[in-house]
Amino acid sequence: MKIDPQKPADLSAQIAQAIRSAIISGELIVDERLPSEAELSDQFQVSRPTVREALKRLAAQSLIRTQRGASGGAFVNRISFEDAYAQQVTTSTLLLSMNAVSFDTACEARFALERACAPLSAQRRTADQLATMRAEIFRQAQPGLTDEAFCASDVAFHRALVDGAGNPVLSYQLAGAVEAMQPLMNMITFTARSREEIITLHNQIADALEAQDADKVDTTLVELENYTRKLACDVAQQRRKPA
Amino acid sequence: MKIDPQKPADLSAQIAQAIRSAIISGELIVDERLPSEAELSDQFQVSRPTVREALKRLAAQSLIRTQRGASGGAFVNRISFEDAYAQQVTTSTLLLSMNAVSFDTACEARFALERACAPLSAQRRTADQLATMRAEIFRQAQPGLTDEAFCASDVAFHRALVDGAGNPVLSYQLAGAVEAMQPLMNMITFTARSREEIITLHNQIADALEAQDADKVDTTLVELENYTRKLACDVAQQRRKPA
DNA sequence: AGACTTTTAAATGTCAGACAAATAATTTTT
DNA sequence: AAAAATTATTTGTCTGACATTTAAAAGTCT
Repeated sequence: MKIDPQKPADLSAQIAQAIRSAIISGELIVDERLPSEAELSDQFQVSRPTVREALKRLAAQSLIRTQRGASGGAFVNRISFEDAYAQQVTTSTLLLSMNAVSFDTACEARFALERACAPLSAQRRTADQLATMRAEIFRQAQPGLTDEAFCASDVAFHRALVDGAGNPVLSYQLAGAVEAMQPLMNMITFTARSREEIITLHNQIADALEAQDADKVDTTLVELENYTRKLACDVAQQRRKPA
Repeated sequence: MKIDPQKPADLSAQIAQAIRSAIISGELIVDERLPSEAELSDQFQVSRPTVREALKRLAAQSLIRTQRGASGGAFVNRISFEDAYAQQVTTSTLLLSMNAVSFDTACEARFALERACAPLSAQRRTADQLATMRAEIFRQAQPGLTDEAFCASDVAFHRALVDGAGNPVLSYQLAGAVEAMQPLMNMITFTARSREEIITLHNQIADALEAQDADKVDTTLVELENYTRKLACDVAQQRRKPA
């Protein structure tokens, strides 16, 4: 983590990459303090604003945090599951919205991932997680709920399902994927009839999880996936033929 | 996307958040040009270095790209799967290494995700993807291969499996998870015997995919997961008892 | 001596103004 | 009309300064 040939790209990007590599390689460890901005600018032979731009890049990735005052500075940050989760949601959401990913593709991915943790969840779900799911189902049955609120509750329900696996790595990966799909889901208008159908399936999933019946959870998730895709398909057809 | 109360946090962070929100909400669309740094500093009533720090934060997340010269500026970037993938690998790798995630937890997550796309892969894998898998298996059988190279080939093999599902969203999510585990996998020392065993399982997976036998792929992946965990367990025990 | 207050120093946050370099559009020249 | 030179715009970088925050050091009082 030293050199900067002034050949191609921005200096701040190069410096950020050098420090990033040092963190990833373990050369810099968690909570270690980086040299001060003045020292870094001296070390890299650039001005302080350039160093600062590099540090801001790293801060945007949650790789460092900064503290003002005496004995302040930039410290290597321990990335938390929350940090990672938030970044994943932002990235995934934009990825889906900017790349014309079809509803079917996203939906397939989402349910495939969810089914991946269903067996673990059936085995390990806690009473607390079951209660969360029941509560969300209850909320979904409330009349007068907006489509957005219904979708948000849907996400919370599936989030609880995923957390039931008791594997933080899975939770981080899957919850991000599920949440990133919400904008696409929000495009569906849920009739009273379709809400009823979804709630029925949600209840079946909760029941199966309570009974620790992994196979039943899986088949119901497949049913839910098919139904969700059918709903989206109907919406798309109605948009094409608004007669 | 306008206001900045000078109350709590860094101005550059606030400005970055304001622009980020505008992008996520669709207020700013792909390839749209942001105002120049001078205009932004005027608009937000801050200095140009502060604006620049905000823009570098966004650039670090691949939300914008910049171009110098007349008619240059900052443009809303279309996040590519490659960008998102790279970011996910960085984040996930650090998340695992910094949070004392156990090998078992990471391994369980990895294989759960991989099994999620196995049925799709069995159905849709192309001849090209099968060829990639066979080539990696061949490479893994070479004598004199370092443990690191063996692991890298293992990642490539599983990457091909995941790509076989033909779902870019799944590929992006899963390949990142698999690759993030590589540093943990690298801690295992593979004996000639264990390599042989893994290669046998890889061959069985490739055969099953070729035969489009989803069940067989699944059971073999379970076997591979159990074997991998056993290897890691042995390594851990040997470390404890170096007698 | 011990607890409280004040001062100091170090560090990040912000600003202002300047110049360099790249690049597209415009103007001039051939 | 084509090529070359000029110009204007914009990002990249530098210098130097001041503001703000914060922990530690110094000082003061009981």
